[in-house]
Amino acid sequence: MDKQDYLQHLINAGEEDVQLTPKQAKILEAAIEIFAEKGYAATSTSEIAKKAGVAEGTIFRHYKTKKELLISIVTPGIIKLTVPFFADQFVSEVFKERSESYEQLLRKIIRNRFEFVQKNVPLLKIIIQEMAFHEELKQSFQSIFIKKIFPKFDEAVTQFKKDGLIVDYPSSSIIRFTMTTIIGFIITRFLILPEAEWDDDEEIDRTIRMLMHGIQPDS
Amino acid sequence: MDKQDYLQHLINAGEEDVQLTPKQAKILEAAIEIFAEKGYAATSTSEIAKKAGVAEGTIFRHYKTKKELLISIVTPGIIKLTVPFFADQFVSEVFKERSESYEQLLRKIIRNRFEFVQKNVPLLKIIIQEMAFHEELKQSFQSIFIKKIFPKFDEAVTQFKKDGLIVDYPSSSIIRFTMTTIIGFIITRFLILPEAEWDDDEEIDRTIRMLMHGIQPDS
Amino acid sequence: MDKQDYLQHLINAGEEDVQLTPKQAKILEAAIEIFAEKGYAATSTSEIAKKAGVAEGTIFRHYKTKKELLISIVTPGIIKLTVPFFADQFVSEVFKERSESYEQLLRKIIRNRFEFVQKNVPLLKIIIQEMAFHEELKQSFQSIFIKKIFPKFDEAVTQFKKDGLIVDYPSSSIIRFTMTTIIGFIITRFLILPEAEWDDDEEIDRTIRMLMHGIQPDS
Amino acid sequence: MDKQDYLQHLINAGEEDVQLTPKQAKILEAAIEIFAEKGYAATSTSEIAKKAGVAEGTIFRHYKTKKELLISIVTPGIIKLTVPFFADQFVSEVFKERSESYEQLLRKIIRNRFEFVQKNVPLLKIIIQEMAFHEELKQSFQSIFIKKIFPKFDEAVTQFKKDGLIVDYPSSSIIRFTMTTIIGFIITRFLILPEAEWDDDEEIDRTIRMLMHGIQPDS
DNA sequence: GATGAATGAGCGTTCATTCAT
DNA sequence: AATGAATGAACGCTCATTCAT
Repeated sequence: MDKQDYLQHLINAGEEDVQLTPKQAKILEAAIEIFAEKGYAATSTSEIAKKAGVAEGTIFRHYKTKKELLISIVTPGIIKLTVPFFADQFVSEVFKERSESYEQLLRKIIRNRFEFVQKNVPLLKIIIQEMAFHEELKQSFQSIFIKKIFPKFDEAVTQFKKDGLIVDYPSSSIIRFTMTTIIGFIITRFLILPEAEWDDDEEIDRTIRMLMHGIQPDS
Repeated sequence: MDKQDYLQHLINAGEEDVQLTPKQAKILEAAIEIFAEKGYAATSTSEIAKKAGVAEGTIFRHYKTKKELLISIVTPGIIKLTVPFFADQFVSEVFKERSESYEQLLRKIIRNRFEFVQKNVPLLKIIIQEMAFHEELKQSFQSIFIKKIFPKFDEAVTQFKKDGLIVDYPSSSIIRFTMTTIIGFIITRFLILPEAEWDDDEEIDRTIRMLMHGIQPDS
Repeated sequence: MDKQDYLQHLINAGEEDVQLTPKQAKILEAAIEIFAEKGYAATSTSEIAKKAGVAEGTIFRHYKTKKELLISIVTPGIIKLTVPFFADQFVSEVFKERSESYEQLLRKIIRNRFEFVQKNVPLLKIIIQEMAFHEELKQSFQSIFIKKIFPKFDEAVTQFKKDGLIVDYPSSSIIRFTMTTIIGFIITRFLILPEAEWDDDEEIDRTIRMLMHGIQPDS
Repeated sequence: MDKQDYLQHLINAGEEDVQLTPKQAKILEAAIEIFAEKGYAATSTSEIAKKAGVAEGTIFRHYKTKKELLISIVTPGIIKLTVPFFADQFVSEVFKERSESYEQLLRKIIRNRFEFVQKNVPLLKIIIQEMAFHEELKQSFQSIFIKKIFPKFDEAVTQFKKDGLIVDYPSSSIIRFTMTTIIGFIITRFLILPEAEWDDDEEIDRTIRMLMHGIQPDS
C-alpha cells in the first residue's frame, strides 16, 4: 500500500465512517464534543466515558491511549476537511473544463466547505486547536496539503494566470491569500462570531467579490 | 479613573512592563515559552518553576493560581496586540489627516503589527489558543475590540466609503475582510509556515495590493 | 420512609456494617486507628493508604474527599454510640415495666455503653475530638440527641420524679448530672487513665451509688 | 531550680503574664483564638500572623516552631487551670481550718474555676483538644495533677472521710466522681451548650447538692 | 527586632491506564 | 466485548520554616 493508497483509504474511511460498533461511535461522538469544548488536555477519559455511557475501560479497549483517540478523530477530520477542496466532483468538473472562471471555482469550493463545516463545527475546532500542539497532526496536515491540495491548486492558479484571468503574482501568494480569505470567513462565521446575524449567501458572494476585485472601486 | 484611563493605564503597564521582581520576570518568561509550546492545560507548574529557576512555591506567591498566571500573561498581551491597531501614533495621524489613502493606513497598521508579532510569537500563540477555552479571556478581547478597535475602524471605513475610496459594502464585511487578510497573513507568516522563505516587504505589499484590488486583473 | 425508619435503617446499617468491599473495610479500619491517634487534620491520606495496604487513589474511589471518609466513620459512630442509650431492648423493658428502679435502669445503660466503648475506644476518641471542629458532626449529634435520647430520658425522669423515686430538680439538671457522671466515668476509664488498674464492676457500682446517693453518708 | 520551683515559676509566669512584647501578646492572642476555633493542626502560621497583624517571620522569632507556640499557650494554661484547684487562697483557708464542710470546699472550688473558665473558654478548648494528641502536654498535665492536685485532694478527702463527713469509698473514686461532676458541669456549661439559658448560681448549687446527696430523695 | 520573599516537602486529589471478572 | 475497581505518578497548591535586608 503506497502513500497514495493509504491516503485514499483514509479518505474512504473518513467519508464512510466504516465499521464502528455502537459503543465506539458513542465514544467518538462524546470525545469530539468534549475535546471541542474544553480542549484535549483538559478533558479526562472518565468524562468521555460518562458522556458516552460506557465504562472507562471500554475506551481503552478501542483506543490504546487517550492520544490515539484524539488521532482517530483528527486525522480523518483533516482529510474530510481538506481533501474535498479539490476532490469534490463539481469542483473537479469546473476545474477540468475550465469553462468557468476562477470566481466560479472558488464559489463552489467555499460553498462546499461552508456546508461541511456547518455540520462539523466541533471537529474544526479540535483540528485547529490540537494541530498546534501535536507534531504528528501537523505533519498529517502538511503531508495532505502538500500532496493533495497544493498541486491541484497550483495547477489551477497557474492555468488561470496563463489565461490572464488572475494577476501574475507568485502562485504561493495567490493561494495563501485565497485560502486565508476562505478560511478566515469560515472561522469568523462559525467560531468567532457564530451568534451574529449572518446573511450567509450574501456574505459568501461579497467575500468572493472582495477576493476577486478587492475593496477599491473602479479598480 | 474612567474606562478610557483604565485602558490607557493597562496599555502603559503593558508597554513598559512595570515593576516586576527578577523572579517574577523569570516566571513569566518561562510560562510564556512553555504555554506557547504545549498549551496551558498541558503545562505543569513544576515545569515552569524548573525552567524559571525558582521553587514551585514561588510561582504561587506571585500568582494565586495557575490560571491567574495565564491571565497575567494573556490580558496585557491582548491589549498590547490589539489596541495599537488604531492607537499607534502614525496611524492616528494618517487617519486624522486623511491626506493618504486607506491603502496607506493599512500598510502602516500591518507593518506595525507585523513587527510586534515578530517579537512576540509565543504570546500570540497563547492568545489564540487559550482564548478559545477561557471565557474571561474571550470577554476581555471582545470588550477591547468593541470599545477600542471597532469604532475607529468603523469610522475610518465609513469616511473612506463616503469619499468613494472604497466600495460600498457593509462596513462589517469590509472590516472583517480586511482583518482576515491581515491576521491571516501574519498567522501564516509566523505560526503556520515560519520556516518558509519569506520576502516580507514584498509579501506585505502584495497582500495589501490583493486586499485593495483583488486578484483579478484590470477589473 | 419516615424519619424513624431512616434512623432505624442507619442503626441497622451501623450494627451490621453492611456491604463493604475488603479494601473499603481496610481503609476504614486504618483511618479509624490513625484519626484516633493523631487527629483528622494531622492525618494524611497517604498514611491511611499505606496502613490499609491500598493505593492512595483507592481511598478516593470510595470516598470523594478525606472529609467524606471522616463523616463515613463518625456519623454511624455517633448513632451506634448514642441511640442504644434507650433503644437497647433490656433498657426498654426496664423502663416500660418500671418494675425496677432508676438505679437499675442506669446500671443497664452504663453496662451496655461500657461494653460498647470497650470495643470502640478509637471511635469514641474520634467522635469527641472531631465533633468540636466539624459543624455537620455536631449537628448530627444534636439532632440524634434531641430526637432520640432526650425525649425518652425526659419521659423516664419525669415519671420517676412523679413516683417520688428521684428528687424534684429540673429534668434537664438531673439528665445533665446523670450523663456527666456516666460519660465522665467512661472517658476516665478508657481515655484518660486506661492504664490504671480498674475493678470495673466495683467502680460501676460505686459510680451509680454516688450518682444515686451522693458522697455524704446518712444524708 | 528544682521541680517545685520550676512549677512555681511557671505558675507565676502564668498568673502574671510576664514580659511579653506587644507583638508577642498579639501573636498569642491570635493563636489562642484560631487554635480554639479550628484546632492546632488545621491552623496555619500565616493565618495567625495575619490575625495578629505581624509578619510570618515574626512568629518564628519568638517561637522556634509552631509546636513551641502551642506549648507556650497550653502549658501555662494547664497550670492556670489546674493549680488553683487547691492553690486558691480561700480554698486553702477553708481546707486548713476545716471549720467548714466538704460541700463548702467544693463550692469555693467550683465557683473559682467557673469564673476562670468563663474568661478563658478558648484556652480550655485548646487544652482539652490538644492534650489528646501531644504526649508532652499530657505529661505536663499528669505531672501537675499528680504533684499538685492529687496529694492535696487526697489529703482533704482522707481527712473528711476520717471525720465521717463523706462516705468511705476509695479516695480515688471519690476524687474522680467529684472532678467528673465539676468538669462535666463546666464543659457542658461553656463548651457543649453555651447558648442554652443557664441560671448559673442555681445550677452550681444543684450540682453540688447532687454531688453530695445524689438524686435519690430521703437518702 | 521585624520583615516578607523564597523554599521544597508534602498535602489532597485527579488522571490515564491495567486487568481480573 | 465490556466492565469498573485498582493503581501510583503527577498535579496544583499550601505549609512551616529560613534568611537577607
